[in-house]
Amino acid sequence: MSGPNPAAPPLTLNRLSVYLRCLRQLEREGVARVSSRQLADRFHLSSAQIRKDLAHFGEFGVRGVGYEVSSLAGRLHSLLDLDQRHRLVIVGMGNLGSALARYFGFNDDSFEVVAGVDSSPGRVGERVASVLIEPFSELVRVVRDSAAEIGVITVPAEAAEAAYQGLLEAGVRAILNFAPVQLQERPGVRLKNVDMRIHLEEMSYFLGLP
Amino acid sequence: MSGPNPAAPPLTLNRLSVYLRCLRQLEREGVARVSSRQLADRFHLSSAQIRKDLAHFGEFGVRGVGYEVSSLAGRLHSLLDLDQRHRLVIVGMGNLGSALARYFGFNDDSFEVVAGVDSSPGRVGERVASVLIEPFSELVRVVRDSAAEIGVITVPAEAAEAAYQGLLEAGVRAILNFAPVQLQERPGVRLKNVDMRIHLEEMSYFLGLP
DNA sequence: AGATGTGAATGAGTTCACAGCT
DNA sequence: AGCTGTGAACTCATTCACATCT
Repeated sequence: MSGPNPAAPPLTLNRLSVYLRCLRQLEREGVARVSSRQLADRFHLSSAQIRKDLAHFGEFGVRGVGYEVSSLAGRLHSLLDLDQRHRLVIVGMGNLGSALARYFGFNDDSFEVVAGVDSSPGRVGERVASVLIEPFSELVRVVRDSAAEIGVITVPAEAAEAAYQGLLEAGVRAILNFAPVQLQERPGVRLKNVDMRIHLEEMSYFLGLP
Repeated sequence: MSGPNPAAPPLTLNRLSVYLRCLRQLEREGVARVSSRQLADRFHLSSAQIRKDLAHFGEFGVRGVGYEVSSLAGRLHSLLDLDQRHRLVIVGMGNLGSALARYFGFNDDSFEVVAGVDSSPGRVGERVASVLIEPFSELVRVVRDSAAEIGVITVPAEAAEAAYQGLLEAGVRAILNFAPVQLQERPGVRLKNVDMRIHLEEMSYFLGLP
């Protein structure tokens, strides 16, 4: 009964991505219908949680029957706004930035890396997987010209704050930060941190347990 | 009053890593003492949460005074078992795996990438930032010889399950999975997923909001 | 006075269990 | 019978507010 809603819990949202992927897999296998239980068993999820998560956004299934795979996948796809193509700019085209340029650019029609910027003059002009490297100083112009909405920060820690300010100034609306630095969230700009060292240190902690 | 405890909430644990980094920063700046309030203001954290998080592990500060920066950093360092050096094996030395080999190997004495394996024969024998690439079929031997405790999965989705099984068989105790695949957790083996596409899709959702 | 450490209060997120539909 | 959708119960996490110590 809930209408299409204002803002969903981030964890629910992340699981939606997971469900979508699982459904695509089933689609490839030619499965037409699936129950929350089957989904859960097959992909190590929780059936109650699948239903609750979906309930945030409406009704997608048929009682007594289950979900139609393609149709549910399609609706999750739209829900996540993946019908739109989103453009990314990568700030910092070192190892990680370059790897991501190749990784994101590939085989996906919802996301496209349209540019990379780097502060080291030696790299400017180079292309990484069709992504042209431009000078960091040109960030604002690059974002404007390419209409990029998402910024990716892959610079060393010392340069992260400047990269962040640059992206804010350039007007991107979402930022994925790989630098190990605490950035201050701004209203209207989605900030998400991906911190490899935190993951490693969590594992380290568990390795050190009795 | 709580004794050194059995298992901490993962979210608390991750923030411990953050706190440690912030303290190291203050150390470099020559700051000797800090209060939870000052830490919070400086790094966009919550002072109550800092105190609560630390409370899981004991008492670290002095009432009315605050925390001694180096000493607290040192204790968090040990708590996270970072005094030990942990060895990693990377499964899948493509773009992402190679980038991580360079990224993790650098400037860190708690983590060391000791080997990479790859199934494409063309890459075997190559070195990426001092990491020798060995054949995937040798994974069990490589892990044994290097005494690696942490496995990193950076293969394409189709190969992820095999990489996971290989690492389990080889006996690593923690696994960082970058492949967009739901792996089944096993008791005794810490599994952590890092899924770029999920992050991108979360941003996509927010970009699509009214 | 000033800051920690902590019980109590609140809020978020997950699981349960069942009413209601096919 | 079978499965969704959902209120209620429960668990986990954050925030408040204050007793306690320097």
